[in-house]
Amino acid sequence: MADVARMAGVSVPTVSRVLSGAARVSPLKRERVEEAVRALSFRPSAAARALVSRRPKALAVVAGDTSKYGYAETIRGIEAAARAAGHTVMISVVEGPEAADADRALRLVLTQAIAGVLVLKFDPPGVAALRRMPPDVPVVALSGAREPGVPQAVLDEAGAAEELTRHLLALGHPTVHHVPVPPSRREDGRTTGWRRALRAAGARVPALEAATWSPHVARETGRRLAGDASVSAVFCGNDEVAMGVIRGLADEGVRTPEDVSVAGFDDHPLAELWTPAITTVRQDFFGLGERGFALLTGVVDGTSRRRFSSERPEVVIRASTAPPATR
Amino acid sequence: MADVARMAGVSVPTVSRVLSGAARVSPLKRERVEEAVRALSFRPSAAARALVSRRPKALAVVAGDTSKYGYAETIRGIEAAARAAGHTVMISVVEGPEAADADRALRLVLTQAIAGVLVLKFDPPGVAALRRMPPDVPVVALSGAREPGVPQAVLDEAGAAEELTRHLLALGHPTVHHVPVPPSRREDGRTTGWRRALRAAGARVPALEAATWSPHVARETGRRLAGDASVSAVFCGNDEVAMGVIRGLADEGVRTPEDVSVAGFDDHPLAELWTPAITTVRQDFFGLGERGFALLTGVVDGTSRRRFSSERPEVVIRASTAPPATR
DNA sequence: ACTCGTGCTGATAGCGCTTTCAGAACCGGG
DNA sequence: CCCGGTTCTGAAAGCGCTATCAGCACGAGT
Repeated sequence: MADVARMAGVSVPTVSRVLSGAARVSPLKRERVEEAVRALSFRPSAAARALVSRRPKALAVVAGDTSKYGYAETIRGIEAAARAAGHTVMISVVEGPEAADADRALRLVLTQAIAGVLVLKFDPPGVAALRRMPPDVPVVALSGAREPGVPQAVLDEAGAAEELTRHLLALGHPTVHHVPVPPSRREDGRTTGWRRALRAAGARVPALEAATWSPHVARETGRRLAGDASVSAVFCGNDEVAMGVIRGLADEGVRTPEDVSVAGFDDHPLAELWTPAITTVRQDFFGLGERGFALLTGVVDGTSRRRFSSERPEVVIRASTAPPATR
Repeated sequence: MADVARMAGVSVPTVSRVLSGAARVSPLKRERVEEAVRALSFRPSAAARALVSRRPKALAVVAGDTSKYGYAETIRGIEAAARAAGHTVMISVVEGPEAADADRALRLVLTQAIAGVLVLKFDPPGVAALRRMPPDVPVVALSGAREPGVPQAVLDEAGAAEELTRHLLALGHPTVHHVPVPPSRREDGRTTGWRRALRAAGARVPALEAATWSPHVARETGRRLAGDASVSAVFCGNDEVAMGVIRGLADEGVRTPEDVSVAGFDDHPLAELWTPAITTVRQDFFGLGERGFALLTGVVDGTSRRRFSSERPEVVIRASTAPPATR
C-alpha cells in the first residue's frame, strides 16, 4: 500500500480511504490512487484488514455433509448471497456426531477472522456443532424445524409432511408407512408431520422403518416392504430414499403407484424424471441459504431484531401416488 | 494472548511457541500455558497469524458450480484433505464465462490470506477463472483432460470415454450418438474419446446433439432421438443427461436397452438405481479433490516437483446397454 | 577457575492495514 | 480582514501475533 501511495503521490491512509470507500477523497487523488492500484495490480490484504477493523467480510458454514442435494443447494444459496454482499465463505465439515468431531471442524474456522457462523442443523453432526459453538460467536442455524435457542432460518417440514400424508390418506390408503432420514433431534420434522396426520385421521401409526440417507439401503427396505401386504403407501424422508424404495419394490415385482404409492421429500432435480415421477415436497434450499445469510448479517451488525425466518414448502403431486389397489 | 501469558506467568512469545508447537518450551511452562489457554478458552487469531507468518493455512476453491454431483464430490474431497492438514477452505463461485465474472469471484478470495487456489476447470466459468488468475498466486487446476500450463490433477476422461464407446460398438451398434455436456474448452475429453473410438472403428461419426447439463433438456433430446431410426446407441456426457435421455425415449415408447442403448458418465449415486441401471464410467471425484490438495501443498512449499496427477476412471457395465434391436 | 556451547526465555520489532486526531486549506459571513 | 465552519489530508498509533536476537542459566571441557 506504501508503494501505491508513493506512486500516486499521496499518503497511505488516503489510499486506504479510496479502497474502502469510507471517507471522502478529492476526485483528483482518488483517480491517481485508482490508477496506481491498477498499475501495480495491488490487492489489499484481508488478513491485515481483518486484524485492525474487527468486522471481517467472511463467514463460515459448518455442516455434516456438503455434497447431498439439500446441503449442496443450501450452501450454494449462502455462497451466492454472501458473494453479492462481498463476503467470503469458508466451509468446514463435521465428520461425526461426537463433540470432538464438532470441535475439530469448528477450530478450523473459528480461528479465522469471520463475522459469524451458519450451521446446517440437518443431522446429528450439525447439532453437535451447534452445541459446541462458543457463546461469543454470532451464529445462525439452518434447519427443518424451529427450536428455541439460536436464531435460525427454517423450512417448516412438519407442516408440509402433514399435508403430504393427508394427501395419501385422502386417496384412500388406510395408513401410510414411513422410511425416515436420520433425525437431527429426537424426531425429524417430517416424521412428526406424518405422525400428526395419521393421528388426526385416526389411522393406525405403523412402526418406523430403518432411517437412512442412502438410496441403496432404502432399496433393501423397499424389497422388504414388497412382501408386506399391509403396505399400500410409503412416505419417505427424502426423494433419494423414495427412489431406492421404488426400485426395491420393483425388484420384487411391486409396481408404483398401481400396487403401492410412494412419496418423497425435497423435490430433488431427478424426482420429476424418475419413473414414475415422484410426488414430493418442494423445498427451497437455495432460498434457505439466502435467508440464513440475511439473518446472520442482521445478528452481527444488530440492524435487525429478527431471529427467525420460516417458510412453508409446497407439496407437489406427481405420478408415484395414486388410490390404493383393490387387491 | 497477553492475558494467557500473564495467567501462566510467562511471556507472550512463549505462549506463541506453545501454541504453534514450533520451538522447544520447558514442560512446566508448556503445561501452565495450556491450562491458561483452556481456562480463558483462548483462540488465536488466524488474521494476525497470517499477517506475520506469511504462510496461511487456508486455500480457496473456485468453481463454476458447487452443487452438481461431480463438483460437490470434488469439493468434499478437497475439504476433507484440507481439514486433515489443518487448512481452512474458502469457496467462490464464478457465475458465468466472462472475465468479469471470474474477476468478481477471484477478488473475494485473493484478498484473503490463502496459500493457493484450486480451480475446478470443468466448464467455461472455471476456464475463465484460470485465465484471470494473477501469476503470483499458486494455483492447481482440477479437470477432465490434461493441458499444458498450470499444475493439475486430472481424470483421464478421454480414455475412459473411448473405452465405453468401444464397448457399445462391440455390442454390435453400427455407430454411437453423443449428447455432450457443455465443454470446458473447444471439446470435452469425453467427446474426444467418443470420436476417437468411432474413427478407430471406421464407424460413421454422427453430428453432436445439443450440449447440456440439464436432465430436463436431455429429456427433450431423448424424445427427439426416439423418432430417429438410425439411433441405436447414445453416449451421454454424464449420468444425469443419460437419465433425461432414457426418460425422453421412454416418453415416446422407446425402451432402453431393448430398442436403444444409453450410457452415461460419472457413476452418479443414482445411476445404479435407475431403471434400467445405467452403464457408465466411475469417476473418483473425491479422490480428485484429495489429489488436487496434495498437489497444491507441493507447489506451495516446493517440497514436490510434481505438477500433474492423473487417474484413469473405470468403465462400469450395467443394464442400460445391450446389443442392438433387430428391427 | 574460565571459556564455550546448549537450551530456554523474554524484549523488541515489525507484518499491512485502519483509525484516531490534529493540522492545512478553503469557504462564506460579519 | 478576521473568524468559525467545512473539507480534505497525513502523522502516528496500534490490531494480535511471530521472528529475531540477545541474555541468562547450566553443564562440560580445558
